[in-house]
Amino acid sequence: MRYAQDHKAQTHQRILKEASARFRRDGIGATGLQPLMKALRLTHGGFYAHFKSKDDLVEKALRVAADEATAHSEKAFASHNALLAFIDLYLSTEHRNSPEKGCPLPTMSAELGQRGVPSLITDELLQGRLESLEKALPGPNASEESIVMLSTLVGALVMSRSAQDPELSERILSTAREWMKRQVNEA
Amino acid sequence: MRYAQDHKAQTHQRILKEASARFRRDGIGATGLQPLMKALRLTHGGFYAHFKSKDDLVEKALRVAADEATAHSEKAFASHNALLAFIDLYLSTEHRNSPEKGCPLPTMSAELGQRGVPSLITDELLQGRLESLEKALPGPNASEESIVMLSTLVGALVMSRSAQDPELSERILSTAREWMKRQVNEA
DNA sequence: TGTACATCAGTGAACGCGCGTTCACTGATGTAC
DNA sequence: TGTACATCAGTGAACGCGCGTTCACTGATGTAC
Repeated sequence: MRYAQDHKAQTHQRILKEASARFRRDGIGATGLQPLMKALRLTHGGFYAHFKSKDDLVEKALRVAADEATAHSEKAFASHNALLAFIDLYLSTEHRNSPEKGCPLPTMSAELGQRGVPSLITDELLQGRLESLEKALPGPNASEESIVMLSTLVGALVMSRSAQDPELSERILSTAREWMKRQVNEA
Repeated sequence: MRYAQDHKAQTHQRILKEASARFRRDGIGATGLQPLMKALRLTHGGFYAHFKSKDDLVEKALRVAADEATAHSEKAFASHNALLAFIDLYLSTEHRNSPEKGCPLPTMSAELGQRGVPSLITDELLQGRLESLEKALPGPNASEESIVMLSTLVGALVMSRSAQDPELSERILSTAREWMKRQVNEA
């Protein structure tokens, strides 16, 4: 063979990784396959040797994004006070400034709701996020609290990212962050 | 003149109204000017007699959407317990099912953050929403509480809309709704 | 009163562009004889 | 050992399509004389 045995598999992974970053940063609709392949120094025609269609890529890239974000937050969940660390991570300026490395929910869920897209994956994503939060929550209302907490996290990040004025953006981020941490501490 | 004196102004308003609905329902990028004009029984060429560009329309339509949504929620704010009524309205199944008539934040803020769009309008929208919530909040922490509340409202609606499973969607909506109302009642 | 002209909201063909997708192909490699 | 052939990841031109935008135009009306 012309290439190493795992060459194609590696290219497959490179496409997935780049796509999962671009989808989160620019949105699904605004991400073109041609620029995507070009960024990997490949031609666009080869794309279809790896994926059935763009929708196929969306579904698989979303899974990669979810895994990546989960792995990233696992460190926070492993720390002494899991919840506080996770809130700090989720509502950090780094997370706000680097959507391409972060949670896919704030960037993509509006678009996923609008398109007819893959269906299954969106709920998996939501459920996965809710479950990991639920595990970190003490008390009998963990299931409800995880929904409320995730809502606040996602909403604050979305608004903070859409704000143009840096002061407003920062205020949304830090107010939500400190408020949530206070709630956790008081419980 | 061929048309009534206010004919052009009326057409202008019709375009704005239809656009503000479509932007909220389908997103900005996915809304084409040609289908938009066609829906109003106009040809697309005439669009540029009314607006400088699509971005110009986005900015103006967003203002319309914001005003519309504000007017809609004013009824809730005028009632006996303003906050409870507003929470019920915002996290109602009607609001979830009819994004084209609702708050532009959940549908459009991710996209507005991603595009380079109009800039000014996004912050106006955010500030406006925060202020009306702030006025309805009692106590000395109204400013912070309005940010946290709006985050939760927006996040819950976004997630509830993206969920494919109706049961999951309903659970997110009602859990956030009841939780927030309980918080308000306890305060 | 009747004709010539100006106005102007809306028309619809055309522009260049990037999109997702298809497909005949290239060319370096491993295998067969 | 040397030649003929099969494999197959990636190439790049081409497809039809819808996008935002431009522009010469139409045709019903109001105005001027």
